[in-house]
Amino acid sequence: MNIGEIARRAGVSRSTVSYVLSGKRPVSEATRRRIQAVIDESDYRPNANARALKEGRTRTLGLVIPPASQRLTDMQLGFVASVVEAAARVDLDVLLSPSGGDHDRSFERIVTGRRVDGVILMEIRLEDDRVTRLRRTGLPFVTIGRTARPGGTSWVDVDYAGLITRCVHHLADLGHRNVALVNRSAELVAAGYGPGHRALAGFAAAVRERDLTGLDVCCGDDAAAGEACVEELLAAHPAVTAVATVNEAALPGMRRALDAAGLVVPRDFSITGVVARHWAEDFRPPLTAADVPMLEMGTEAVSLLVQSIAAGETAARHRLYSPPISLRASTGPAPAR
Amino acid sequence: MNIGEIARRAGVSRSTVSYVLSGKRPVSEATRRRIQAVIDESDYRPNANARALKEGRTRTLGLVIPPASQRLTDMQLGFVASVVEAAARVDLDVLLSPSGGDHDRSFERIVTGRRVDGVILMEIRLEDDRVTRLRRTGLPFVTIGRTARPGGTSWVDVDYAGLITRCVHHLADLGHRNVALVNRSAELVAAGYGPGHRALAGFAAAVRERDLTGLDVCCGDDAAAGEACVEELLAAHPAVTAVATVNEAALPGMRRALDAAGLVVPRDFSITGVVARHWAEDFRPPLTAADVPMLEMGTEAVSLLVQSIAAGETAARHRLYSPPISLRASTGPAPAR
DNA sequence: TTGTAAGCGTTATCAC
DNA sequence: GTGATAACGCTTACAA
Repeated sequence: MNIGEIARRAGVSRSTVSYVLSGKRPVSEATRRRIQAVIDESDYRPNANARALKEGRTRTLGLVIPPASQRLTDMQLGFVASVVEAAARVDLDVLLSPSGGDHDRSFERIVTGRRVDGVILMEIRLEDDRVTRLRRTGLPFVTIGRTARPGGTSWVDVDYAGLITRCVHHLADLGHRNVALVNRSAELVAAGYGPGHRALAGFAAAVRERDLTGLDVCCGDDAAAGEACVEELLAAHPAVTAVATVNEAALPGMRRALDAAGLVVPRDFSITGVVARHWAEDFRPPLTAADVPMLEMGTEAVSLLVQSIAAGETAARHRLYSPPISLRASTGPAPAR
Repeated sequence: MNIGEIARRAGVSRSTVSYVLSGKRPVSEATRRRIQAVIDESDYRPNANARALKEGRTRTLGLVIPPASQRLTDMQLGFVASVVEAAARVDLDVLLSPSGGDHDRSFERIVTGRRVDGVILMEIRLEDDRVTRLRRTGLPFVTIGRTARPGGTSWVDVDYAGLITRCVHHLADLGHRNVALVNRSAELVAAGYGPGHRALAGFAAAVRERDLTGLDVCCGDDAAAGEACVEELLAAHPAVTAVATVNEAALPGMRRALDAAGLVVPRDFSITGVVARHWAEDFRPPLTAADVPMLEMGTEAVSLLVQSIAAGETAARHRLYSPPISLRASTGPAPAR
């Protein structure tokens, strides 16, 4: 079923059918209705590819996600879901590309094959091949996260450095003198993953400022790693009385290690950090933490991208989220040890 | 940059360029190299839409996911990830459509707009508009989950009924006489969601067969709901000594409610069910459960779809997964109460 | 071994 | 108010 067939059945030309579909020029009520009837009964819908070819735009967004082999974190998933939802609201489809590096065939297809009008990139590294690549092609894109020098690009990000700094200050205010940062995985940090580095920077700054003893450890993105990590931490550094973390997936394991050590939160040990809200709320006791607003961020990313596509290379815009730290019940005065 | 431009720069015709790209007819080594050089230096890649238009296929799969507004469960996410990954391995892109009903614009675009060569559907209901719709259009599709009468369609599914039956038998063998089923949310079940109904059927069958007292409750897909659900269960039916569940997201909450009631697992209370492996392993104590093989299922779904696209409407194939119940540590002899 | 040209299903420019 | 017709960028008979 194509537009020509509709035209034939309605006894008009193809252009007329096209115009009733787009409304881009007036069509007499009589023929309009006749054509519409034929369209309805044959539930015809224009071929999206032909339209894309002619119009030069695909009404599709590309979303580059980390290779699925490494299980996505809840936060990543939250971004994916909110991007897809926001795109659907403005009638845009989303093409997924699971690609780590720049050489990925999937990434290539999407970017240079002109399958999309713009791209949203996740899991940005401080130095990121994909953004340099995208910059060269001129394809509009926005990143969730940002590179070391994001000038000239559109992005949304969480202010991990500032947030972790505030977490540490909060702990210091409560009298903690020995604090630790539970970061993301060592590989991620080694690869120059932005949040990992910025969290570390924020942590170091606050520790220095408040003259604390600070320790930072990397930790895999899962419960088992969190458990091992806190076990070791407790064994090797018994003076530590509080941790700040950016690793939500490790939280259940951290909890278990604390239990096993007979430590009760927050009486004996405080925990805080920056994680997705439901992780904070599901923690026992509920976690004092900055809640990453994934939904808003995904929505905003789509909005920035749409603007950027429409405007064609105008001023890059960005938005740094610094959500308040919700005081819940996982932090308390430092124990007298 | 298009194929004509490449041809011009290399001093050949467009068809020759096309043929070095596709390899569908021999090209002399000399011109082949010359053309390839031009292609490389201008990093040209054919316009995917033009190609799709001409070839009549898009090399793209559609994946219909539940509307993202309701947070996806880990299991759903696991399917998405494995489908995307499996598709990427065979150079297929994945277009996401967050649609619940049949009327969704996004669903319409993808299905009737011929944006994809085939569709994978998730969250299948016993009576599902989308599959009847898809059946009519003739677009190849496979479902993850199955309708009440799935004959003639391709699908992969988990044998919830059989698995829950086996869970209950296991509990009965341990001496439990009062058991409960913690199902998915009431809305889902009311909407005719397959796994909910089949789990219930399997539960009822086993309870009857073993002459137990069985109770089934619906429970929202999150920790808070799980907590509330088990609290009520314990209060209203103190005789219950074991539950089987298909609601992994509720697990952490169920755990908390048990803790709060001072019940230790498995001494005082047994839990089993069918969930994704990492949920089972992260449970304390590790959950005796059938592990849903999401990765294999997603991969298999893609494979079935690819076959179905290639074969054009041949025999529908399907695969019902019935993974073994991994004996871990959450079930034990019924307590003498 | 290579080139010419038709056509995939649209949209949009020009005529009438 | 409506109809031819030329693109959009590609693939693939058919010719040479």
